[in-house]
Amino acid sequence: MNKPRRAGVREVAQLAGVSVATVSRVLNNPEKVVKKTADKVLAAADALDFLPNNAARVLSQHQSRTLGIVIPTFENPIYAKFIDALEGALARAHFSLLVTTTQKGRVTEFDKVRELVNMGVDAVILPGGSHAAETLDYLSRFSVPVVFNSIYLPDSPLITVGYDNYGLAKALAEYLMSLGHQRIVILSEPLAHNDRARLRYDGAVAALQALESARADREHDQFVDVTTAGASAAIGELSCEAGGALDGEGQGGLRDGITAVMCLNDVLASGAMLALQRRGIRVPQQVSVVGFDDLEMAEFLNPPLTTVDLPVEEMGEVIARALIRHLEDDTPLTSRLLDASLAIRGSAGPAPSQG
Amino acid sequence: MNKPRRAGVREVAQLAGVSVATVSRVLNNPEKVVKKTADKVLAAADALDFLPNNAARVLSQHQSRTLGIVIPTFENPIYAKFIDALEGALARAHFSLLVTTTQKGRVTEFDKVRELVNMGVDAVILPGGSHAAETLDYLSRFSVPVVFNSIYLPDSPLITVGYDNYGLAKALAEYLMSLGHQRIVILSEPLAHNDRARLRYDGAVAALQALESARADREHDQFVDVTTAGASAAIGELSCEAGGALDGEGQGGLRDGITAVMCLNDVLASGAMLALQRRGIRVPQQVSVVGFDDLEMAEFLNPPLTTVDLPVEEMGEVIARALIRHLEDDTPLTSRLLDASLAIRGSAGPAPSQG
DNA sequence: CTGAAAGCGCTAACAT
DNA sequence: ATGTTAGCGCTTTCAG
Repeated sequence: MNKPRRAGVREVAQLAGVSVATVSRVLNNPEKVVKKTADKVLAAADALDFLPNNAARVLSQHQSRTLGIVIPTFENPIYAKFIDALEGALARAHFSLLVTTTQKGRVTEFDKVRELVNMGVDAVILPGGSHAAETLDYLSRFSVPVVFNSIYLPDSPLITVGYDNYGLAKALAEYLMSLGHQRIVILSEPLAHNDRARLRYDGAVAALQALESARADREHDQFVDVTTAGASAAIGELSCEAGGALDGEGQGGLRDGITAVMCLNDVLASGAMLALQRRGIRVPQQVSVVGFDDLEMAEFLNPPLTTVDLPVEEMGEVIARALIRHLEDDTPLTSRLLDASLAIRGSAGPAPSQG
Repeated sequence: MNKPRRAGVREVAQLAGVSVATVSRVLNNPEKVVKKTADKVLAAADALDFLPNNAARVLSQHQSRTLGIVIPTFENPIYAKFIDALEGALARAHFSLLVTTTQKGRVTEFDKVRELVNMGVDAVILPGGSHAAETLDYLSRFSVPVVFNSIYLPDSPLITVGYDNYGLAKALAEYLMSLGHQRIVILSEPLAHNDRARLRYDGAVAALQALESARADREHDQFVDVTTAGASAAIGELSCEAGGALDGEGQGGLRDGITAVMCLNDVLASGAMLALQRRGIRVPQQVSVVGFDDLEMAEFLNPPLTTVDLPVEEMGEVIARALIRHLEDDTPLTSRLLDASLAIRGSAGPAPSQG
């Protein structure tokens, strides 16, 4: 019982009666070999269950056709659509995507980037534009192309492909103000190390500045984990009777006459809405809620969530195409701003008339 | 300006004044080299920004330390926790995970598995136990170890690591019956090509058989996409006045006196609950709803969702460990049943007293 | 259009 | 404990 070694180009070549070079050609440049020869080779190849060894190919071609991305966690649906689109577009061009997570911060992004580079990825995709200097250094030291997604920084040397977080948040806040809301509180994930959150926050604050109560309201702003639990806790903080009775429809409400909760992403928004309702606070009659992202579930909430519809699929495709072209014919990478728009639904209504 | 070629073992060896073999040793078997030498090598390595070429290492070691998994889509949170745990456990052992999707079925699982094998993964992980024969053939033809997750098939030759979908669904249905429900309808994703759904369905039906109305109720069962939209449409089908007024609390209800909707996963359950409520149907007073999976949001719904708490993190770790040991010292792979239990919360209550 | 041969960068016997 | 050397399996000049 001899070990039935896996067939390689050599075996295929022998069976087909050609040289290994020819085998390699029919695999990579079919146009450079006459059809008849190619057919013989193909026949031999599958008679032998030939499977080209990827490592060997990568080693001699100096490119892995694999890109890498680092996200905080798979648990957040925010990244899902994007990665789905990215992986799809890449796969169509026979590129693979290595997706890694920082385990919600339990391991550093730098470690993950280093792993990716060690694995030999041809390029890296990173969410947002704020990253440890060592990460950026590492990438440039090994000249690995990087594009930063979900953000657009025209004046930065970084290649960014995304939307205008600042402007969209500002527009969303203005929409709330146009509805008559005067006391608006912001619910966001922590701002440190997350420039998208920071930009959204700043955009919202810029608009809200116009309000008399702006300064006071800012002190109520909540920064929590992007989970339903986080949103729920935040609403607890904002409620009149913290820890009080959760029943009794109609009574209660939010501290200091707050009439709108502006959530900087949809996970937070749905969690906030649910928490509000659990406390018997009616949305949008007593308190308006808006989100950001437009997750699939947004329009099925009761009431449907008013939010910002982000072009994440488009972003995935744009980034995939740009990177592929860059790797294949050195087309320079360029930053790109993608359009997004408000999705007005029912969770935000006119501010209740003042007491 | 000479091209500053990336340093390799050779350059490092030269700078450190040792042989390439020694360099390789300090990288892979540090214990086989005296500390002093190792230090010299390490110093040289980072003076030169040395980065071992992964492809070369894979080529000569005949193993990539990369596993692959194929899921339908990233958009379904069901897989998130599992993949997070899997990737985490793998990363700790310096293994990578290549995650690919079938784009919700737009590309076949077989194609994706083939891609993974072409990429040189050392093993593959596949959800469920029902797969195209060609997929299984392919994997065995190239002797790629596979473990099937989220399912446990003791009598199958396949290595499965998961929970008892049938038994848990049965228990859940029994719980509903114990609450006095007599008319229970099942909401599931399509059963074809998804044995987990099939098993859950069969388990539920087995328990429900005891009911007089069992046969009639089965005709109301709904099979839809695992999305909020799918659940919403299903509830539409089940409602008394399809297309009728959505307001007017208290009136209306589900067709034929149905008092409970048993959803075979939480995405469907939350969507169903939301849709029910939108129609003014009270949960659980008028209709009880239960789910399966225990997603993070489950306990924050109003009312909190009664569901089945699945050990997905444990599953990720168990599979990672088993596969790593198998690859490293040939420990045989074995199937394993993981415990799961009902998470009783508020979305299911006593059946309303009969008209 | 096809073949011969020289690597790609690392690891792993085998020697010393 | 360390060095020598022969591959790993494919791609790619360079000839013919």
